[in-house]
Parts: sequence; structure tokens; C-alpha cells
Amino acid sequence: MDVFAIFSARVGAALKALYPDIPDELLGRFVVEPPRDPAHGDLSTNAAMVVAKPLGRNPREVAAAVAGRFADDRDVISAEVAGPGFINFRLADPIWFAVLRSIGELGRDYGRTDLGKGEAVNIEYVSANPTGPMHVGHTRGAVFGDALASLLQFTGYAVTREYYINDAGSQVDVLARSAYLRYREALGESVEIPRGFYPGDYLIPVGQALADEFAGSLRWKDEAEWLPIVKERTLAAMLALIKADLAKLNIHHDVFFSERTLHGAGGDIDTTLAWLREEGMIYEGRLDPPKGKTPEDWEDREQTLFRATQFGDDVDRPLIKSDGSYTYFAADIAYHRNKYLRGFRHMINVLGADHSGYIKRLEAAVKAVSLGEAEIDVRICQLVRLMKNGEPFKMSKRSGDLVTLADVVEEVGSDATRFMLLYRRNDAAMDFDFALVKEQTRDNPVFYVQYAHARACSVFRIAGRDLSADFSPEGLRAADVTLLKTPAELDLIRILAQWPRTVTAAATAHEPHRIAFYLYEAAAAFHAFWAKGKEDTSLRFVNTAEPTLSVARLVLVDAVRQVLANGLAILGVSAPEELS
RNA sequence: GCACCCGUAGCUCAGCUGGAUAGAGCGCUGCCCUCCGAAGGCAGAGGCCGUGAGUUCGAAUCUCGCCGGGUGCACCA
Repeated sequence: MDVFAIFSARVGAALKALYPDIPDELLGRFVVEPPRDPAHGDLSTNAAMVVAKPLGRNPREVAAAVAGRFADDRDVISAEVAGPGFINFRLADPIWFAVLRSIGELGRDYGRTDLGKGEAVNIEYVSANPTGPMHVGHTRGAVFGDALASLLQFTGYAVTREYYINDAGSQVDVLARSAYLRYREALGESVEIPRGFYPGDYLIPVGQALADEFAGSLRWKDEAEWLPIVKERTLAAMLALIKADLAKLNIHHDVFFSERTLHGAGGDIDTTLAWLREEGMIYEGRLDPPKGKTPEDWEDREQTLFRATQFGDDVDRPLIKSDGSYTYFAADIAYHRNKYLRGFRHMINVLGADHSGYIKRLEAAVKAVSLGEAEIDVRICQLVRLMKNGEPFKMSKRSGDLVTLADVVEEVGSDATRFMLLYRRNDAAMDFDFALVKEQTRDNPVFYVQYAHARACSVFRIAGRDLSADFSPEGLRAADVTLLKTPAELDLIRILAQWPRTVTAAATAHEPHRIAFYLYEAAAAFHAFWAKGKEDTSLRFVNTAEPTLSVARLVLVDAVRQVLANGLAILGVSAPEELS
């Protein structure tokens, strides 16, 4: 259960009863939240202030009227008007006990909602060029997109995790030529990789595989003949490489969408451009050269342009290159129309910092191809600086100077990588300190949260050793949780009660980092409670002198464990039962 | 030149979509603990929320102008 949602509904009902003419739209605008200062009570709402002005009334007067309607509510000890018109509620203990019991009953589903009502969301993330292994720059977007996808699933969306393979441009030809050199090398030739080719070692096995499969037969063919074959094999190998890298972070996409399938006569790009033309969204025209620095090879020419400015972009965008082929953006419009035609009304793209200039045109494309029916949220992940003990850190093992995703995961592990990257807002640049994430102290948030989970589990192990009482799942369900009377216990429940609204807020804002921060807060509260038992043994969870109270406390411990596990699951971080 | 992102404690960052006296960790200061329920606890100092205006009952949060940092700017993908 979500006390905040429950009271939001009750306050709304009270307003409706007092002022029948109140528009529903207005009722959706107030919030019920925990007050910043706990002295103000358990719940606080700005409802009266939000509603007062449109109703032409005094906020405090409205607040008093609303508060009055809670006078007989058994769940409410007091409802007071404060400040300019806040209503502060103090809740009776039984409601907290009900929250606690509901956590045990709901288990893994505590916090789950139907916010998304089963609507389809397409979240495209990673989409790294298939020209080599994933490097560290891709990691943040990969983790962010994956956690966001899990978060949206948890809140009732039908999520499709998608990877767009940029396998159509000239870069892939270069890749194939590079692999062909490795093929010749595998045949015994000594080759040199020219500048502009892909020099990475990872193409050596691809060349070897080509040699194994074709022996010398490709050697004497024209490029026009071998290129398609080599390209096919190389792309497949690169994709396998990327999937293996992603698997190291436990990331798996549902759909790998090939850009190449959009091209070709009668393909999606052709049909999309024809459709855009019909809708009058395409014209032939000229663009001004970019201000600031004019490119050397700038040529003023009439070209085929998409009316992006009609949909909020800064300039209209070219669709056809001077050599007659389609631009990358033309393919992207077709791709997003394809998403729309597959039924997606909600789209999310996770892009790297260098793509910030791409947001407006993507938004424009989606608006255009869906005639305003679909929405896209483009999330940019800013740069990650690798650090060690506060110093910029260069770690180059293989693949030339690039630090790969695999390097990082090998160094610190998947859990730490994921948690640390999610412990920051995605739109701010961040430092990633290798020394810190491996530390097993409070300073390391990953450790701190996982340790709280492990500690909760260890309390149960200790109970198994020392406590002669029934604390099986049935025993916990039957426990008398009203024995939990100390402020420390009730405060912990109050924090657990905030889990559902945290999930909803994070999902609505597309901000998984809020989950990570909440978990840290919950872990801190649990550790603090645990520490109290060190000084005052009567506050220990397992107290052999008081078996019934101990069982009640175990209900609380289990609830903490459950919430931490649910949160870590969204982040894709494991919840260990003990730490090694 | 334009667009986007960022600017909050000495440092690294939160701030729940406009709420009440702006928070956490590190670092600093001072106490406590040396307990396997391993991988500490409690408290304190520290702030003109970059800056100037505006919007309103109320602004770190929204609008505009500056300042500083980052990123990107026909046809590349």
C-alpha cells in the first residue's frame, strides 16, 4: 500500500465534497508528501493552496475546512493547518503497521504500480556503432537505459528494449576492408593497416575465421564481390562481440534493429519520404552555411529538405546527400516511423553527450511521422571521467588507447559499475573512481546498500541460531507488529512507506537515480537502527528474552530486506545474502 | 555566431516537477566504541543555491538578460 496515494485520494474526496464545482484538473495538481521537517507531522499537503485561488477563497480557510473532514478519521491523530495553508497530518500507528504488513504480503510486488496501464514503450539504448567492442563511453548509457527499462516495467509499461544497428553507412565498408586485411594476414601475407582503417586486434579473429571458411578463395575476387560477404561476416562478429560485452553487465535487448533493412528500393525510407512528401513536409531548397566555422568543402546547392522547423527544430534538415544516397537522418525518420507503426506511442532514446544537438530533430521527426500522436523523450548521458584516488586514470590494456566496457567490468564488477553510474543524475558529467567503488566501507554507496541487505539476511541467520520462536513466513505473517513502539522502529517503517511514491516519481521523471538515492537512505536508516542495538541490547532485533517482540522486529527486518531487494532489482544490481 | 547541458557547504553530489528553518557523504572539529550482531557510533562547525531582474501568497526549482564550465553545430554515422 501507498499511504501517500491513499491520502491524496482522501484529500481529493474531501475537497470534492466541500466544493462540488471544483474541476478535476485542479485536483490532480496538489501533492501529498512527507514534510521536510518531521516535526510537522507524517504527511503534508499543499492542496488548499493549490485550490484556493481558482475558487476565490482564502487558503487557510479551505485548509481548515478540509482538515475538519478528517476529525473523525481513525487513521488520523491530528490534521492541522500550518503556515500559508498547509495541512499537516499525524497518522495513527495502526496505519504504519498496515504498511508493514502489506510489504510482507506484496513481497517482490511492493512498489509495483499500473502507472503505465500496459502501454507500449520503446526504449532505444546503447546503439553503439557495430565497428568494435564497446568502450567505456557507452557504458553509462547502457546501464541507464537498462535500469530505466526495468523501472518502467515495474510501473506497468510494456517495455521493448531496442538496439539500433548503424550498419548502413560507409564506416561499415571501411570495417569490412579492415577485416579483409586481417583475412589476408591470416593467409600469411604481411599487411599494414592504413590510416582511416580500423586497427583493433579484435578483427584478427574475424580475419582468421574468414580464412578458415573461405581459404584463399576471396583473395582473387574483385572488391565488389568480396565486400558483401566480408561485411556480412564481420558485422555478425561485431554484434556478437557487443552482445557479449553487454551480457557482462547483464544487459539484454529484445530487438536488434538493422538500419540496412530500411534502405533499398521500396524500403522504409522510400515509403516514409513518399509519405512525408504527400503531407507537404518535404521541399527542395537551400540552407545557409553554418555560422562560426564554414566547412572547407561547403557547397551551396539545392537539396531535399525536411521541414523540421515546423516541428520545433532550428533548421530544416537535409535528407539526400550530394552523391544521391540518403542521409543518416532520413533513415532515422523512417526508423521512428517504423516504431510508430509498430504501435509505440511512447519512445525513449538514450544518447551520448555528443548527440545533444540531435534532440530537437528527433523530436521533430517523431511529431511529424506520428502527426503528433507519439512522444519521444531523448535522454542524454553526460561524460564519465575515470579516476583513481582523485586523479584522472588511464587504463589501456587492449584495443589501443581505448578503455573498453569489459575492462571496467573486469576491474570493479557489474554491480559496482551499475550502481555507481546510476547514483548520479544522467544529465550531469560525473567522475568514476575505481579506488572508491572497490572499497568496503561506508564511503562506498554500493557496498553500503548491499551490506544493508546482507545484514538483514544475517539477522535471520542469527535468529535461526539463537531464537526459539516461529519466524517462518507464516510466523511473520502471524506476528503482532503492534509491539513495535519505539520511534526508531516507526521511523524505519515511515521510510519503507515512501518506497511506492519514490518508484512512481522516478518512473514519471525517467530518472532511475532516484531509486539509488532512496536505497542509500533506507540502508542508512537500517544501519543506524542496527547500531543502536550495539549499545542498548534491548533494541536488538533478536532478543532471546523477548521472543514475540523479536518476531515482530523480524517482520520489520524482512520488510527492509524486501524493499532493498526490490530496488536493487530495478537497478540490475544483485542483493547478496552475505558479503564475501 | 547559434543550440543544448551544468553551476547548491572546502570536495563529490541530492533536493520528490513551485512549498515551511536548503540536505547527504567525504573532509574538518569534538566526544564515544575497540563490541564478530566484522568491515564503527553520536554531535558540531561550514550556504547570498553563479549573478541581475521578472512572474506570485511562496522561487534553488518557472521566464528573460548576463558570467563561468562542458558538448555539438550542411552532405559524417
